[in-house]
Amino acid sequence: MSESAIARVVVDSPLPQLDRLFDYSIPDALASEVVAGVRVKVPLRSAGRVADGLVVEVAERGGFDGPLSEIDSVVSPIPVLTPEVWRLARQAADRAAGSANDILRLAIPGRQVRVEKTFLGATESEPIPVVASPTVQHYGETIDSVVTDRSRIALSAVPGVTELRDGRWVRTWAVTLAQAAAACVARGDTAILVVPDYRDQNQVEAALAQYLPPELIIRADARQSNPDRYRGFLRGLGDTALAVVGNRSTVYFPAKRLGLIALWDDGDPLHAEPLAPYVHARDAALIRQEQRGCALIFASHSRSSEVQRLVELGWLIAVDPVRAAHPKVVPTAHQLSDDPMAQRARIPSLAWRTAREAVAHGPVLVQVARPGYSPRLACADCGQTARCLRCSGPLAQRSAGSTPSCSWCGMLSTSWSCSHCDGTRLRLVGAAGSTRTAEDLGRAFPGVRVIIADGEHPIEHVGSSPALVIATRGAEPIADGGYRAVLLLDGEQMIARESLRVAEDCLRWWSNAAALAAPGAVSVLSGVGGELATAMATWRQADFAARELRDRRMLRFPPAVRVATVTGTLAAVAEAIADLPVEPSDVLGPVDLGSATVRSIVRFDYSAGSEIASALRSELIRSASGRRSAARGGRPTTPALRVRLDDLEPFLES
DNA sequence: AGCACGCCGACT
DNA sequence: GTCGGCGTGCTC
Repeated sequence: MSESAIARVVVDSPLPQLDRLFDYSIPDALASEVVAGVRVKVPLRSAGRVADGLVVEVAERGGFDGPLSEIDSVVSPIPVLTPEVWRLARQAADRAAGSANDILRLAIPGRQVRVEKTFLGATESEPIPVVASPTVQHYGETIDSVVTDRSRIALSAVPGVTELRDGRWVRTWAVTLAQAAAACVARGDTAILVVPDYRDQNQVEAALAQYLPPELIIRADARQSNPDRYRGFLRGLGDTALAVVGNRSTVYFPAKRLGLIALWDDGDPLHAEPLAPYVHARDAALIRQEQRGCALIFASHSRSSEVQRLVELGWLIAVDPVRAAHPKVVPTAHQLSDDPMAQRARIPSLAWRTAREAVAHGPVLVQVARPGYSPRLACADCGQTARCLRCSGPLAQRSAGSTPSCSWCGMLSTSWSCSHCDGTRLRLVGAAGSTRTAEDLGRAFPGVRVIIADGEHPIEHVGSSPALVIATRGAEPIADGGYRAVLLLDGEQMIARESLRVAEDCLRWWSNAAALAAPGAVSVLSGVGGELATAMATWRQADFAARELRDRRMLRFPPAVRVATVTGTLAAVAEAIADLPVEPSDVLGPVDLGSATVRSIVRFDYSAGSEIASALRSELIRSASGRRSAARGGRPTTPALRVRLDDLEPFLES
């Protein structure tokens, strides 16, 4: 250790102008403790103030010529920031015009002293279990070679459910990903499996347990306690190859030797990180794959337009199951049944017949668009949405005959009058929610068990006995052996939303539900025609994705182009856009958002991405550090300029 | 964010 | 002549 060695530190601060490395000298007393990756405290601008930081590297000299301050102290001897994760955080942040710090907050859980103590205490080398490599089924030799060759693929998942050795049923894709992960671990490399939510996670974990001992399976998600999360994180810093399964931030999990990143259903909005700088798990995975050179699998039933773009570029190879057995999906017009009971439940005749025949033999899944009883209450006289008299929130009814209450503040609306026309009578508008559909179907099928699965009543499994399972989209339980029929009831209503992604989302919701059907069982898609219906009936979602992407290219909508939203005062936004170095494809706006704020949308090609991102970033830093605010004495209002890349929100609005 | 440095109006 | 206003800029 040379006495001139310095530590390069990333300081924990939300300020964009501090988002770079600071050089510190290392006092002799700390020479052996200051190593790359450890948490430190460092003085920042006038001693006395100390900031938390992470040592990115220890070097002979840095890029700073001035006098250096000394590292104040080492917080913990554990190197929690690996060089690989640092590079990933830096590049992900740069791509999104954000701070590496914000990524590191997602990547590194908060410190837990007790957990660290036990971790450091248990240093005796645990015997590493020998793992046999399973073959990945359904895809020939392809996926096994994906893991060995470290290729990048878009995988069409095998529809259906599979029984595990312990008698539990999971979606077949969970077994596929578990097999790929186990094959990776057997080669001595860590596999990271990223899934949208805890229910997917449970399935993948159950499937993994068939191939790996429990000590090699790490769960990483926001629902577990901080100590549990930190314990799992610290295990990732070790030498043992693991299978790690978790939500979007798991893509940043540390791994000595990373062999595979697999991401299930990248179109699910849960993969979009809601915290700045809003880096989507798909993009983080792509960056990490490129840096690390590991295998990469995007698996789904319904291909996203983003993945389709990468397939067309040749960046991802499309891989399909060897035998193309797919669910039988029958689109049907929304023609109501002649049966009065079916009419009451607003069920089309084909769906009605299908359900009646199938429910004699086992569970039938009914997918509806919304939870609850009724989506909307309106004034019976003027038709305006009925609103709460206290807070103007929309009124909703929980069950038949119950008093309407406000969906925002919960106030019961006992004596309501319309604010538009003074009417006092309410009426139900729109399609029924899960509760009301359940009531109607319960009456129509007397003696059949009715199960509701939605956000309020989460259910992961149902058995194989006859039942009507009413589920909101995305909340469908798994039926042992698969459903005997699937009714996709509210297609019309789901498509009716005005949004860039409706078609893609609908195809995803329906495909994921139809994939729960038993072999040979029929799925009825009601009220939907055209290309979406064709895509479902032929189970060729990739074709639809290609068409969708073609349309986006014509409209110059993402993901055909990249976008950035620039928000702030008119002057700041105008300046930021005027200073862009390359001519962006075009600029939309500015539009007035009220309270002296405007927003412009910049559209540009992927090739201009890094240049645009860094230009907007330096503009942001200039705006944040320079003139603090145009107005009087530093009021803590919104900053003069905000920048967000790949912000789809303006395109999603209805 | 904090906090120092810096260049114009009232003060012993 | 200096004390201090807070606009401007930096933080290794």
